[in-house]
This record gives sequence, structure tokens and C-alpha cells, in this order.
Amino acid sequence: MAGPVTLSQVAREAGVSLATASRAINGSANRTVRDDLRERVLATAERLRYFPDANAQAMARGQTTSIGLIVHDIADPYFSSIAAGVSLAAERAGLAVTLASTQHTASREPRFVEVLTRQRARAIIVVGGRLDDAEANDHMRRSLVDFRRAGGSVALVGQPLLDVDSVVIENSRGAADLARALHGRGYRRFAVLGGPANHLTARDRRTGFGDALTELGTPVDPAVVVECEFTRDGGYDGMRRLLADSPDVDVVFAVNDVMAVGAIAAARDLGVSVPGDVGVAGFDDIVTLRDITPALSTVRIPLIEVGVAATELALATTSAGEPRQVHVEGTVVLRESTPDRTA
Amino acid sequence: MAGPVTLSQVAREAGVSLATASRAINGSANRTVRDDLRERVLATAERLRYFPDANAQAMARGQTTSIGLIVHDIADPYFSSIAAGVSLAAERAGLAVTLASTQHTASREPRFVEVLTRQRARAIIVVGGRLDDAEANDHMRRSLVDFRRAGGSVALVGQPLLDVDSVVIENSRGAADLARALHGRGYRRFAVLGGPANHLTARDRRTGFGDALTELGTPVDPAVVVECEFTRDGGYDGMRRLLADSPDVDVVFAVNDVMAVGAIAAARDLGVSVPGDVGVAGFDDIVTLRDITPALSTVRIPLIEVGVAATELALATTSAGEPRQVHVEGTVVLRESTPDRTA
DNA sequence: GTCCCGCGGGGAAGCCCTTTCCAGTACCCT
DNA sequence: AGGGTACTGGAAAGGGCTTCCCCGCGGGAC
Repeated sequence: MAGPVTLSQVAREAGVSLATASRAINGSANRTVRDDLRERVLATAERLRYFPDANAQAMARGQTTSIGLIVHDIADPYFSSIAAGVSLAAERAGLAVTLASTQHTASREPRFVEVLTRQRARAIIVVGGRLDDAEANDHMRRSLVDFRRAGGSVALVGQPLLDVDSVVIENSRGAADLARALHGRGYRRFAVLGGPANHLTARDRRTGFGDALTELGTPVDPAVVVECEFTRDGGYDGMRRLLADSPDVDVVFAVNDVMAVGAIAAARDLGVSVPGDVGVAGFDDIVTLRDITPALSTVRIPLIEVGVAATELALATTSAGEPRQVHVEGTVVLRESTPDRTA
Repeated sequence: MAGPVTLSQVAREAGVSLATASRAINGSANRTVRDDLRERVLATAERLRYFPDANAQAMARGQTTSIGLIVHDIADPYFSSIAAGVSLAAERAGLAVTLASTQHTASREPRFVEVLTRQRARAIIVVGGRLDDAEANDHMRRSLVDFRRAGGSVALVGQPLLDVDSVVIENSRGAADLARALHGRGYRRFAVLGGPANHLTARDRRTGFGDALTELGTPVDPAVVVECEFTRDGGYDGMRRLLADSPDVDVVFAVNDVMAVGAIAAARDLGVSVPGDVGVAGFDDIVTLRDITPALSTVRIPLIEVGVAATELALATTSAGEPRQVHVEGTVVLRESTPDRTA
């Protein structure tokens, strides 16, 4: 019992002062500890199974060893892959990751930022498409300002929206590339499962896709751009509605993979064959895609690397100047769900 | 600048003592603060955007507000679903979750326990099948002892192995139920993708499955119990080997879903039809299953609830007596991947 | 043989809170 | 009117660690 072992116990036991014990264990900068003392301290610490109290260290040093990660839903493969990257990078940097999953509730985001502010986390990584919701974004911006005033840095994954460093995913360009690739495979009558109207990532992908097709002379009829939730079930729903209204379509672009997966399920349930009757493409290349049937065409985003990049960005000492941006390109990957029609 | 706002700043600004400010903001037990003072303090805190330093509070109170979660791989849907449950329960309890993902490296586990010991986390949830590896388990046990000596509690998800409170998943029984259900559908020639030999969860599922079949008079030929990794790629590999060696099988039980998914992919790549030529069943009912083809028969484990239960177990004040156990039953779910053969 | 300098040990301050303990006030009861 | 009680504000003591600063000591330089 007697609670955790403290440094003073170690010092006393080793017959040295607190200061020396601290320096021996920590290897203080610009100070050295005589070898025999250091070894004695280390041995004592080991014997007593001493583990420094990170909270006390944080207080004394004025700096913690943890970073925060805010995602919409940790059970969603998109987020969990990014989380894996963050976790990896954090471990490399010797930091612990505090996970916050908002369950798609925007109001939770600033609340979690506050929690992390209290923890005095070194940095926060905020992942997930932002909404075009001035009030919510203002809340978030304000919380992040508080956080940074408390000494933390922030990196966003998604849009460069909140005046902070960001890993920017080239949604628009990726979607445009996909549109051109599909056009190249002979598709002409496009429909879009567009996600929520005010979801910025969804919007960028929609417009990138649409603009490219307009340039190619096969614009998307706004009637077949379906609004729906950004989730698997949203895709399912959207696809049902789309197929009910306008069956005259040869390919459907869902603005993310989980929606595309839902769309395929909806098509199957309605007896519409994919890709026989209609092709489907998604966006992100989440890891679970490799095992769905038909294999889904998509725009590959290196999610783990995105997580790593965001972490490194947040941790790199801020010059306090312009918000920095790291751009990540998507790569079009065409698979069975959109076979070549020109043949 | 000037770093984070402190309580003394708030107190000074509000014209009260530190003690009063603390009590006003915190609502201390068995003490009251006069209304006008409290309001003044609160208003000042709000105006100054004061956020208490959780590390300092932890020191003063001798208790932190975080719990640790150790998983094998956060990008694996099995773990991320449990993580979602943990995250949910933690939020309810007003605690932050520190995430550690070991990437299937056993030696990382005790290291993460140590990190959490330093953080003085309230509790640790360790998720993921343990190995029958005395040395690794000893390490882990010892680390957990250190952690508990520092005041934390522990809950395990999986086997009741390390003398700590556990959420025990009835692997053996679930697998036996599945075996009987498959037998009931007319399957007779069973094979097993058995996972690693020393993986306890895998072993329990293997033996539960095998024993039930022996009882039914259709024992599994040990030659068709294939050892492989506990991952999707392990399942892929194992299935390849299995199909190469012994094609005379009508159903394959993979000891977890991701392996089953890999197995289906392998079958497809080898031109073996599932379920036409061979049925496949898994275990866990991970959320991504709903969209693979054919829909996979499995044993459903309520993963989110498991996460919640583990968290609540860890947080429930320990009577310091026997390790407590919460048992979770699996439910057999038969889908397209194992159609009825008796018809 | 002095004088300095640098090295390294240890005392103590300080990080930001909570909580105990003391003291002052107001009020009630007799 | 005096004494007790209830209430509440504030001073101060931690809590575990880092680090500044002082000081003693040994060695190099002249």
C-alpha cells in the first residue's frame, strides 16, 4: 500500500538529495550526475518500482506529454485509420493520445477541446469534415483559441477552415480526377450521392466532380444530386431515393466510401445490379473496401499517413505566422464497380 | 500570451482569496460560498476564460480524470467498436480516454501500462486476446501490479487471465453453438482457420467448435485445422493453404470475422465459390460484415456493450476481493455464407 | 603556492490547485 | 447580556516534481 512510490522515497533510499535523484533519473540538461550516484539512484528506482508522476512532471515542467485526437466516430474505418496514424506518430514522439469521439454531434467538439485545454494537452488533432455552420464553427474557433492561449497547438484534417494548421485533402481535385477517369471509361449519365448540403468535404467533392464533368460536356443534372447523411445508412437511403426517381443513370458517385457501400447494398436490395445496371464509385479507399463486392472504385487517400502528417504538423514548432498547410492528393483507383464501357 | 489563466488570477481579479475562488468554481463539498461572491468569481472566470489545470487538480486531489485503453490495433473494426463503447462510457463518467494501440506487438503492452501508470490513470481497459506466453503474460501481470499499486484499477476484455476483473467473452460456448447450428444446416465436413496456436481466444473458439462437433459425431480432422495469424491477411493465407491441401470440406470456420473475410477473398481468388463450393463462418459480428458478400454467418458479440461493460467494471469500486467477472454470451447469426444444405 | 574556474551536490522555491484549519461575524437561546 | 453555534472567508500546508542558486571541492594555470 502506501500509494505510489515517490521520488523522495527513492532519493532517501539511495542516500541522495531530491535534486540529484531527479537529475539522475531524468538526465537533466547541462548538468551531470556522478556515475556512481546515478547508478545507485537508478538501481533504487528500479528496485522500488518507481514511476514518475506525469502530472507532477507536467506541473513542474509546464508541459504535458499528451496530445488530443478528436474524431466523429472512432468505429468508422475512415477515422480509425487516421487514428492509427496519429497513435503511431504520437508513440514515436513519446506522447500519449487522448481520444475523443463526438458521435457526429457538433456540439461535443468544443466540449472536448475544453477537456483537452484543461489537460493542457500539447496539441489537438481535429479530424473530420466541418460543416458550413457559422455558429458551430465559431464555437469551435473560440475553443481552439482558448486552447492555444493555454499553450497548445492545433492541426486540422480536412478543410483549412479555422485559421489553424491543416492537412488539406484535395477533395475537389480528387473528385475531378475520378470524374475524368469515369468519363474515360465511357460513363456519361452521372448521378451523385452528395452528402449533407452544408458538409464542406462533401461539397468540395460534389463540385469538383460536377465541374470536371461540365468541362467534359456531360454536366450532372442537379436532379440526380441527392442529399443524404455522410454515413453508410445515408448512402443506403440516398441510393434508394435516387433509384426510385431516376433510373436513367449509368454511374453513381458517392462522396465517401461508407456511403458508396451503403449505396451498393441499396441497389442490391432493389434488385439493381452493380455494376451491371449501374456503376458505383466512392472516395477515401477505406481499408474495409478490399473485401466488399464488387470491389469499389474510389479515390485513395493515404489515411494512416494523413494521421501521421497531422500529428507531425501539430507538433512542429509553430512559427506563429500564417497557418501552415500540408496538401494530400488522392489517387484514383478504378475497380470492378465501374468497368470499362467503351469496350 | 502570458500562458494559461490561473486560479489566482481569477481570485485576484474577483477580489477574493484563492480558497474562495476554488470553492466557488468547484462547488466544494460541505462548504458554501456566499451567492454574490460565487457569482462574481464565476463571472470573472468566464470573462478571463479560465480553465482549471487538470494536472494541478489531479495532484491536489490525488486523483486523475483519465482512463487508459489498450488495444491491439485501433484500425481493426473489432477493437474500434469496443473503443467506441469505452469512449461512450468514459464520457458519461466524465473521464478522458487515453488510447494505446500496440500494433499486435506484445512487448508494447506493458510499456503502455507503464505510460498509464505514470499518468496515474484511474483505470486501464486491456482489450484483446492474450497469448499463452508465460513470459509476456508475466511481464504484463507485473506491470499491472505496479499500476494497481499506484492506485489504478484494471479490467480485461477476453480471458480472465491476469488475476484482474474481466469481461469474459464466452468464446467456447459461442463456437459450440455455431458448430451445432452449422451441423443443423447439414454441414458435415468441417475445417477451421484456427489462428495462432498460442492465442487463447483462438484456442477457446477452436476447442469449443471442435468439442461440439465431436459430440455430434462429426469430429474435425486435425489436418484441416489450419494455424494462421489472427488478422484478415492471416485468414487469406490460411484459406489458401487449406484449399490447396484439402478441398474436401463443406464449411470453414474462421475464429474471427476479419479472418473469415480474408478467407472469402482467398476462395474467390482461387475460383472457389462461397457458399457454392464451401461455406464460411466467422466470429464477432464486426460492423463491416453487413456489406461483404456473401453475408457472413458468425457469432454476434455486442462489442460496444462490451466496451461499456469493461469501463463500468473497471470504474466500479473494487472490493479488493476475488477478481470479478462479467460474462458476455455470443449469439449465432446464420447468413448467406452458410446456406441450409438439408433442403 | 595562490587564485580561478568548473563541476556537481543539495536546499529551497515554484508550478497550480485543494483542503484543512483558524478566525471573525452573525445569530440564537437562555 | 453572555455564551454557544452555524456559517463563511482566508491563510497556509501540502501534493510530486524540476530547476535555480548557492556552495564546497578539486584541478589547472601562472
